[in-house]
Amino acid sequence: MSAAHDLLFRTLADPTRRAIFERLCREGEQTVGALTLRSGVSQPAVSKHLGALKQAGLVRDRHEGRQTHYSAQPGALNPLIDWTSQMAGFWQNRLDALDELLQRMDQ
Amino acid sequence: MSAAHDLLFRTLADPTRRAIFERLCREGEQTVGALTLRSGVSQPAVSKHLGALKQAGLVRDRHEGRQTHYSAQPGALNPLIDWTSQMAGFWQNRLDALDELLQRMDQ
DNA sequence: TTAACTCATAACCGCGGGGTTATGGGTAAG
DNA sequence: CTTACCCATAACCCCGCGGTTATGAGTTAA
Repeated sequence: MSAAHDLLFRTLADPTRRAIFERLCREGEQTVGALTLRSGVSQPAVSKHLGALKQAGLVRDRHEGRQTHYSAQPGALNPLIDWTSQMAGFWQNRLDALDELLQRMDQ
Repeated sequence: MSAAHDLLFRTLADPTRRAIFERLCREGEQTVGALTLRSGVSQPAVSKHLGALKQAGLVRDRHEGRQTHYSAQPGALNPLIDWTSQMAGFWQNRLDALDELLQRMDQ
């Protein structure tokens, strides 16, 4: 089954949520407040997105006093990379098979 | 902006639709009827999914008589591959910077 | 202790989208 | 010509989900 892919794709499908993940990848660890500032949505919305990202294994949270720091966990993208390269691989295999077939016909 | 990524992620987020795309990648060109058989949903649903995949550039359609053949266009996955490797790259850069910092502190 | 700040959760709302059935256009078959 | 088949579109339904405001738990500051 592709249950792992499913969660990853669905989590990254939302633009706001993906933008938050991008910021964490580009700029490193951020507090909820900092993420909320340039997110364009309310703080509860950001918290919910962070919860979804965490459930998908894309981010980690670290509690420090009264603020929570989130950081990206890009290793979680590996299933995505595997899936895409696998799809591209199937495609390439069929191209190779076609090449071979054509070469046999030439002989 | 990440408008291209957005369409790709949203299109691949649905399990049924992604399964159709996977079948086209694995088994090559298929008619709508053939795809409908093992899809678990009705024929109109499959047609709508194929329309979405086509709009995202993930599939091509070829009309032959009264049936339509669809085939995967895996080159459309390149933006996805680029995005994921870019995210992983940011992460790696920060790790490298941390390494460098630690080595300077050792001196 | 009281007050202020940060974040998470609850409760609610509106809309987008994936599902269905019904229908029609286009093509092959009788 | 009539019938049967394949697919796309229309019209509709419903549920999930991303957004909001309101509130509370936990922590620092006065």
